[in-house]
Amino acid sequence: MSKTLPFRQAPIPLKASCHTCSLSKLCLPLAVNETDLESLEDIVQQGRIYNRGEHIFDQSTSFRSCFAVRSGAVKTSIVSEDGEEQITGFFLPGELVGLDSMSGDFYACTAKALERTSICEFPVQKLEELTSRLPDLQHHMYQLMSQEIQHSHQLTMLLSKNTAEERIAALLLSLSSRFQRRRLSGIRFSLPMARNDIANFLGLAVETVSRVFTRFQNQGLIRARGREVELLDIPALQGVSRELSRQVCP
Amino acid sequence: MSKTLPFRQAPIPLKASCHTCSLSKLCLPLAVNETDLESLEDIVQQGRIYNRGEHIFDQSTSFRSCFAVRSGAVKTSIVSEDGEEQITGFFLPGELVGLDSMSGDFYACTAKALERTSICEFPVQKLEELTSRLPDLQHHMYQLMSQEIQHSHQLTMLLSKNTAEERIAALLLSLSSRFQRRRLSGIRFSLPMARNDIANFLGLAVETVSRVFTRFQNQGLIRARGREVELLDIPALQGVSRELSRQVCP
DNA sequence: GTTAAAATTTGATCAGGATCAATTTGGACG
DNA sequence: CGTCCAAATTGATCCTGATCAAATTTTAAC
Repeated sequence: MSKTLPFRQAPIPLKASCHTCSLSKLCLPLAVNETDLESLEDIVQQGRIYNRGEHIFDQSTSFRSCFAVRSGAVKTSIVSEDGEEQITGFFLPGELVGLDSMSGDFYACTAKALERTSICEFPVQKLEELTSRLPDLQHHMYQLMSQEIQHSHQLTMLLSKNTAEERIAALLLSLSSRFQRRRLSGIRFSLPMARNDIANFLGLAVETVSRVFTRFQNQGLIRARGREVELLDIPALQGVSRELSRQVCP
Repeated sequence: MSKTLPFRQAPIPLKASCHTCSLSKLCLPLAVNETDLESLEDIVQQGRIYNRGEHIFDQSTSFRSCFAVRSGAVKTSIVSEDGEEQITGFFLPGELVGLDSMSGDFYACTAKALERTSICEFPVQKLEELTSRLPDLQHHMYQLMSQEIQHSHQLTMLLSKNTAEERIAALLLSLSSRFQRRRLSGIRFSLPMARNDIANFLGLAVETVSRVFTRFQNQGLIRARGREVELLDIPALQGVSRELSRQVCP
């Protein structure tokens, strides 16, 4: 495949360095002090790089680990008996994927890279041992899972009570604030997902998403060209979304 | 208030007895062995009885405990900025309320008794200390929270992809199997919640719920009189709901 | 660069369920 | 037992967003 490389690619380093990771204030390390960070590093494995569209795991993969996004973006989805897919979340760097799978022997969802993505792997067995030893880390895990429940409930309300415009405004604002927390622009950014994914996640048809985007554009709320988006009038968008003080997904 | 009682009501016993509780195979005790059960009993408090409509906590209550339903039923709901309510779950005996609140200083939702209900209280601080000591209990907590995330995702899919009939069939089947697991009839039972609650939970109008109930009745799928329901043709209901191998809420 | 396939946009029509309105039923309580 | 209020049902109409269809743009592959 790679004719230019005379040797096999170097084996992936087993140990990731949370110390030097710029996400340590967002990711799991935020819950452990300097001395315990090494214990966490001992169990983390630097995962490989996934290209756009590659599966990280699916519902037939036996559950072994949770994954932190290091760079890129991930979507998770579940599939119903009749084959319909429902996207359950979009995950940005520093966010933990797989918390919904900590019961049962297989992953409860499918995780797919939305763009070129690198991840860190936390084997749950070791993670559970570690959280037993480190109460702060255990507490943080409870918090993370609790937040994921909350966000899912927010999404439920969004789907249950809000119009197409409100849903899309809420998603744009959620992405905006999450990018901002990562020291990226919350005004101008590149959507990690396709229109189709947005539609699926928000319980809409693609056509509706497309129409709302153009409507927002005509109203001067956003400027969108493909996946590139610029939020021109955030207060107005907040007015449209009416609620969702917290974000709509992790 | 209670003129007939010569003395104040006896103080509520601080310690609940999981040993003698018929729900111990459903509730938290299922995760601990005989010897550790006492540690769990040490932290559990027998809560008081709530009448229909009484609040157990709301979003302005500072978070202190999770609650297990002992008898009766509980609904949880969140309220958006503009005052709209969204019911996020119905909880039956043996189920744990408050897992969504384990981050932040206040409860993330409001919990209200749907009928005369008794509960057991687990102060989270003590619970976290205990789960640190008992890996099996910690593991079980992760499982419970993970399941709650899964169920919420299932609900998301239901709201996003399914018709009114499918949603209602799914809810009836979920209740049925949950009653059955509690050794109650899964065929004939009393709905703990009003039509309004069903509508709110499933993202429908009350009128729609009512119409679907009568339609199901005319098709011979169910017999319903007020809150009393009899499932006459479960396979047909499963056909209607098409999916939801797992239940739609805890 | 050229071509094929996928994603996005735009238009026209249709339907499921919301909304508005009016009864009817049922339950709590004096 | 009758009264009153909330819950549930039923009917008629309307609207948001789905669906079907087609054009256009973007992306990927060669």
